[in-house]
Amino acid sequence: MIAITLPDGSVKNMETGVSAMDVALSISEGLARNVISASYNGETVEVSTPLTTNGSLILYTWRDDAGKKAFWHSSAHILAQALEAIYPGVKLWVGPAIDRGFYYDVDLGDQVISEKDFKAIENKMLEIARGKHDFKMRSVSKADALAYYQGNNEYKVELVEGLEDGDITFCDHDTFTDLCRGGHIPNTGIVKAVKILSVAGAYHKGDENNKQLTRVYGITFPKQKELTAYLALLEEAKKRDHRKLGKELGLFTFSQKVGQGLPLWLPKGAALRERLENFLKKAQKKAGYELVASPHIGQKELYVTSGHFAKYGEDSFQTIKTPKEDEEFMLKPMNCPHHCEIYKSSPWSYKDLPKRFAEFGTVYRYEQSGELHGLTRVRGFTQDDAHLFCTPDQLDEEFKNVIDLVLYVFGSLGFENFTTQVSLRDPDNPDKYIGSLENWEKAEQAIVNAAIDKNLDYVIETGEAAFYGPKLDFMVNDALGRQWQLGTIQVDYNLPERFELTYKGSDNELHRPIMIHRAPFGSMERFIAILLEHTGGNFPLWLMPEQVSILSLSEKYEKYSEKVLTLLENDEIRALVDHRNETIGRKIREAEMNKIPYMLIVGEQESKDGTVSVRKHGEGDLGTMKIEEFAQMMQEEIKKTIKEF
RNA sequence: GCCGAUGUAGCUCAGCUGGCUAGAGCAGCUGAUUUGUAAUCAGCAGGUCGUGGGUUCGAGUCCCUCCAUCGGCUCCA
Repeated sequence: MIAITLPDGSVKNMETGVSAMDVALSISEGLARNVISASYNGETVEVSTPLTTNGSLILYTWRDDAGKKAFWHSSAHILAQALEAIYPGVKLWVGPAIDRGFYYDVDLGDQVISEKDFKAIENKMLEIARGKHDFKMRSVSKADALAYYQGNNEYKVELVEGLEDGDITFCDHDTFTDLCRGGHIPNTGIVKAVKILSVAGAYHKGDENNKQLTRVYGITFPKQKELTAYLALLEEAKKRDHRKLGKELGLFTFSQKVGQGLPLWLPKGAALRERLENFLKKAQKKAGYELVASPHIGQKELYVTSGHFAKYGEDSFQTIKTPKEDEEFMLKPMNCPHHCEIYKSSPWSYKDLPKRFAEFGTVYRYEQSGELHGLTRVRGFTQDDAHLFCTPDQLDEEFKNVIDLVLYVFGSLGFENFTTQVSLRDPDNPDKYIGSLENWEKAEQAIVNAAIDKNLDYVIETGEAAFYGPKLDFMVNDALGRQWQLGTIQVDYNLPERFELTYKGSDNELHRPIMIHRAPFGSMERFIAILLEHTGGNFPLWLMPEQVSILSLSEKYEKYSEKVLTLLENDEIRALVDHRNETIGRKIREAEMNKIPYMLIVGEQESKDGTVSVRKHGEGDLGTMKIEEFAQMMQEEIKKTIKEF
């Protein structure tokens, strides 16, 4: 039962079967129009009501996704009104709600918005909000809608022209009118806190050949307190930025002189990479992969054959011409063609398949400068690549086995909040892809089947496939909620065709193998970046470059410290001794800042008893224990975080 | 590549509307101190203010070019 308080103070009780804070209940339109708040067991719940035309409508709390959407979409209208007031002649395009907030795309003509103008926009928006103007939907004929925008806003004219007469609605509030599908809160007054976050250029209709509009990002809340909390959250997220952590922890760096998008791995970062590589190599070995290796360049012809040159020639580092002979090479932008040639080095029988060739292959791609982003988007990176060549009969099982491997990798590294995405071809854009429709359908079906079979909670994205085949992508968010593709598994009927790969079947005829491309990490660079943001630098114990720091109380205990170190090393625990002439307080502080999981303090008492005083990162003093006891504790913790594949 | 912003010591930052030899903390080095759970004390050293050009009697500060970084857009084999 939910009690809804109406503006006149009367209370209406509503049935509901769901929990209060996230409740979405259907009530009649007449009531919903007047609802401004609801209470449950005496607790007030903020509500927002999307206006629909079909009579029954949903009442959302502020905490529902749909409620937020209505709230933020309405806020976009307020933003648009504010922009119209401040920037005369501004032309509106669209202003949707997004996951966190909203934006409005506008054509400002010659005017520009810069950060110092944000305050004025916020103030104007708050002024409009305080007016408590109702959002009112009305139907408009196509002719009237066109007449309204004709001559003053070609963008809206374009929108209206794409709509059916009878489907067109306008939304009014205060003096502002916008072409709008609906989904609003009752009035502007519910918006109490406003923040303009940023401005950016955005191509009209997402096409880089079109004019670039100005996109104004903002966020609003029904309470100032929630805005303050959100901004604090953003600040917290910035502390987990992998670029910041990478610098602080001494993992990697960039040099203007080496070039943009070309990361340099420092000793600790390189150690981290090595551990990750070894971890995957071990699992791959069990899964029947064989390691191969290929050079960093290849003849241009190789990539022409694969089709990559036609598709990505412009996005590759340009061909390298030899000084004497007339040859052209390219920096390797992907490993697949090399692995196809490795496959071709020998004839295969169906009894030999599947062949699984794996390589940590470093590739180079000429990403546009504006696309580079820390370690998540670089110009030189190492893929944990492998290509599986199998018979049609083997495809389903092989694909599912790869899913298991990816899930194992993600599980061992503590990634739980990932989403899986089935990336299919865009049927409206056939020129983007190579190969026959028949093979595409087979490939897409194989992926969907495997996803269903493995009980993956997947979303389908059309148009996200690679040009040679569909993909199953494993997506993970960074600290700021931006989504990145990490693991990927792809089914490919096309490269085997282009490279004329064959195997001899039981019928003594030559057949075409099917190729699976896969990379559980995706790339070492991006994976480590996202792992940093997820863990804040506190990696699982097994992965930590330095697991233990032995802090001697003074130089007198140097010998004992070395003994502790040796004992730990015998147990394959990675430790370092800090016997600098510094106070113990400082040594602890530095170890804490370096996120070393365990600190062992050794002084007079410990050296006498053969013990160590254990301090855990972020938790503090755990007391004194025997060295062996500590080593065993470490082994157990490591076992807990990493399982055998 | 496009739109907008930023670039001062190894790191984090100060330097107002252009004005004398550019500041601080941390890190570093030297010395003292030999330490009990998140910074011992003192001294020293460290910057052609991202690059190149321009305006000016005078530029870290104003203008332009380029480079790099950040937030988006586009792209992502």
